[in-house]
Formats: sequence, C-alpha cells, structure tokens
Amino acid sequence: MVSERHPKTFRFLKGRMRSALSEAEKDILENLIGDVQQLGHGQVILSRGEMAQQSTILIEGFAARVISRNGSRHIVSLHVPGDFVDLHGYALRRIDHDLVTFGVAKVGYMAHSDLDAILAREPKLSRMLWFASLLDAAIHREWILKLETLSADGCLSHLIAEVLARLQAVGITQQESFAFPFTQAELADACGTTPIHMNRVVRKLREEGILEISRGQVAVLDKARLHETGAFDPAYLYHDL
Amino acid sequence: MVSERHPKTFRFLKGRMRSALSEAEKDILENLIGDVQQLGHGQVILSRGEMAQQSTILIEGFAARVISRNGSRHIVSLHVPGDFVDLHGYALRRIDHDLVTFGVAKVGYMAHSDLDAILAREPKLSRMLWFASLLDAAIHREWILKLETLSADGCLSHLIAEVLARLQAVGITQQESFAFPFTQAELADACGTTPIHMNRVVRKLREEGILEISRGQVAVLDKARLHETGAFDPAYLYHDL
DNA sequence: GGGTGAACTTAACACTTGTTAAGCACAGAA
DNA sequence: TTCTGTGCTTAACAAGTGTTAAGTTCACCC
Repeated sequence: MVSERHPKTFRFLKGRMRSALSEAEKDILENLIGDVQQLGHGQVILSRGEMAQQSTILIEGFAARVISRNGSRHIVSLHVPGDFVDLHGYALRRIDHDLVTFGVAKVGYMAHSDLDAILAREPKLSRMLWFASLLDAAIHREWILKLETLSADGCLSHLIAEVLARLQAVGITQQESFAFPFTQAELADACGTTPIHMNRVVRKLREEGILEISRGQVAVLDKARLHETGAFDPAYLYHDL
Repeated sequence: MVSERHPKTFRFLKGRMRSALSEAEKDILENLIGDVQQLGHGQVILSRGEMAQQSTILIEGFAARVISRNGSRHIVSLHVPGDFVDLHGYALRRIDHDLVTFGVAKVGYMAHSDLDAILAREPKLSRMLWFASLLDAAIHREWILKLETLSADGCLSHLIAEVLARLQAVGITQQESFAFPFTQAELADACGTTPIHMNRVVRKLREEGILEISRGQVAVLDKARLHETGAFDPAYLYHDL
C-alpha cells in the first residue's frame, strides 16, 4: 500500500458529477478526500460486518462487492473509477458484503464525520450523494432484470456492455477495448453461472465475432450485436443527468 | 380512487423508522403526507418515464416495480406497507420502471417541494430518507444474490420468507399466514422463471409441507425449512436499526 | 530449461428449466 | 343456470445449465 495526501486532481470525480455540481462544490468534495492509497489485486477494501468510520471512492481500477456463502463467492456489483464504493456504509453503518479490488486500484477515503458536516450544511451536495446511491440501486435493478430474463450469454454481453458504457462515461477509454482483470470464474460469479458454462459462453461470443476476452483484456468487436444479445439499453445509467 | 386528507395515524411509517426518529420528527414526516388514496388492484402508481412531482408511500397493501420488455413483464422489487415506493423519483427525476399495486392498496403522497425543505433544514430526517433508499439497495443486492445462486424453488422460498419477515417487521401479521395477491405467473415474473415452472415449484413446496399458496393467500407451514431452501438470513433487511 | 500452479478448454452425462400443448377449476357475467 | 375467461395443473419434449473428469496453455519461479 502506497499512501499519498491531497492529490491534485480527481478527474474521475469531476467527470462523474459533471453537470450537477458547481466547481466550488466539486472542490468541497475533493478536499474531503483525506488519504489516497494504491492497492494491489484482490485486496479487501472493507469486509462484511465492519463498522466503517470512512467511505471509499474508487479513483483507478476496478472493485466489486462480493458475497461469500457456504464456500462459493458471488459478485453482486461492479465498480469503476469515480464510484463511491461503500457510501452506503455511511448511513447503514454495518455492511453485508465484502469490497474487493480487481487489478491494481487507487482509492481515496472520506471520513464519515466530514460527511455529517456536508449533510448538515450542503443540501445540494447531500442530494448529490443521495443521487449516487440511487444510481447504484438503479444498476442493481438492471442486474435483477438481466438475471431474471437473460440466459448466460446475454448476461455476459450485458455485463461487458455496461462496463464499457461506464468506462466511457468517465472518459477512461474511447476505444472498445479495455483492461478488465476478471477471470472467467469471476465472470461466472457475476453472472450466476459456473466457470465451465462461462467458458462455453465466452467461446460462443468469440466464435460469433462479438467479443474477445483473454488475459484480463476485453475487446468489443461488434458493439451493436453485443447490445442486442445483452438486451442492453444504457438509460438506467442516467449518464444524461 | 377514494381520497381523504390528513389521516390520523400512519402506524406503518412510525413502525418502520422506530428507533431512529423522535416523535417530533415522525410528526414532521407524517404531516408532509398531503393526500391519501385508496387504489384498486393493478393500478399504476407511477409509470416509466414520468417526471414525478411527488413521491408515494405505501400505507396498506402491496406494490411492485415492474419492467416490461418486449412483451413480457418482470418484477424487480416488492413493497410492503411503510415503504416509500418511489422515493428515488425525487433525486432521479426520471424513473425506469412502472409501479403497480397488487391487491387493494392505500397510498399517501409527499410533494417533492416539501422534501426539498426537509433536505435543507432537517439533516437527521434527510439521513433517514437516505437510509430508506439504501435499504432498498440492500434488498436489491439480496435479490441479485438469490437469482445468481438459487434455483427456482429456492428463489420462491426466499421471496416468501422475505415478505413474511417484512410484514412482521411492520406489525401487520404475527401469524405465518397472510394475504398475498400474486398469481403464480406473477411469482414467476419475480423469480425469473416461467409460469409452468413456477407451478412445478409451488407443487413441490406444497408436497414437502413447507408452503401452501392458493387464491392469493400464503401459509408458511414450516418456516425453518422455508428459510433453509431459500437460504434466507434476514440480516440484510436491517430490522435492528 | 523444466517444474508448478492457475486459468482456460473440452467432453460426456445428469438435472433444471423452457416450450408447446392440452385439460381442469373456479369466479363472474349473462 | 350456462358461458366465459383467467388462473391453475399436467405431460412430453427440447434446450440450457450444472457436474465430474480430463487435458491444455501460459506465466512465473527455481
């Protein structure tokens, strides 16, 4: 873990809340980030049951919310730079899952006492924080829908389409190829299937010329058909707000 | 639709936020409910794309968030009395699904302009509202987990176990039998399966003496085994907060 | 350069679930 | 009462997915 203080820019944070916040408000938020750490792959940011005194914003890399139940691991959400990965720990206190980094990641911490001050004095920022958690809930609902309606190939397509859209929204990638440090077994954990079946699905999408996944790298070869097989419509990401 | 003004008590609202709010704060919230309506079965409280000027609290009956996609309907969340069913419409403005009543329901409305006032002047209440949406997100995550891990019989068991726990938490039922106006086809919509398969599952749980579902009435015959087949642990409902 | 382990790949078979088709039970309307 | 529609039930078959068991590839370390 490498630690640094008061980094100069958080372009992701600025990028994310672009239209809704003034520069002054963005500065308030940015200055609340007291400590920044570089984490390795598979580090636990916050584990189940912990009472957090701070919340975490993901600055670089990926993170996921992982629930382990009788031996098997399941991924219930994914996070990209700019996300408050455990903002809900602020109001909920106790958290029912682990937060784990995927690949090398940089995170910033925000003390809950500072969030108290925001809630007391900055109604517009409060609403913004609230909005951030509602966006999480909207993404959860879309995951519920995809798990209810899609078969495993559609589910993987949807997942990749979502990650691409979210990365592009924060300006990390313009191309349709990006680093994505998840193994096939972990993709299976996020789609509610088995590694073996995930492998069948990966092969199928590769053979159809839609997608190429190998060694932590994803290349979207045919975005239109990816969206089609994943029934993907980005409206739920509220990128226009 | 029958309309009444300023109902005397909202025991469900009081029941839900019991420990966290003072009586004075509960009164503030309660007085914000401007209009109360009695709705019939299958009424749309709010439909996709609408820009709501108010949010809805469910006082009696059930409601669900329904997403229709190429002809088929899917249920992504269920609501019991005491829930703000579309609080997220306040911060998100545009909503990506329909809200539909199941059975006869009574709802109250809260103007967004009044919520603005709360956010500006009542930090503790603001936090409470935020908590309410985080609770929704926690329930969403549990649904994601159950859809990823459980087969259809586990999924139905989990659904029934959750509804029972939530009804008991707001003090509507002490027994393990309750009115639940959902058809097998609608239960299938909520579990991501087909009506035919839901019927197999209902029969199986009935034959095993775990559950009895008929004509909109559910009777839990063996709660321990229901929780076991549904891998149900109520911690995610945060009823202790 | 060979060994090691993790990730990936493939195959065969069993089980779960979807599909199509049909008939039954029950409540409400005429 | 009969008619009618909706919800429920069942069966047979097809498709999707889980399980078990191998084998392969690749990066990394000795």
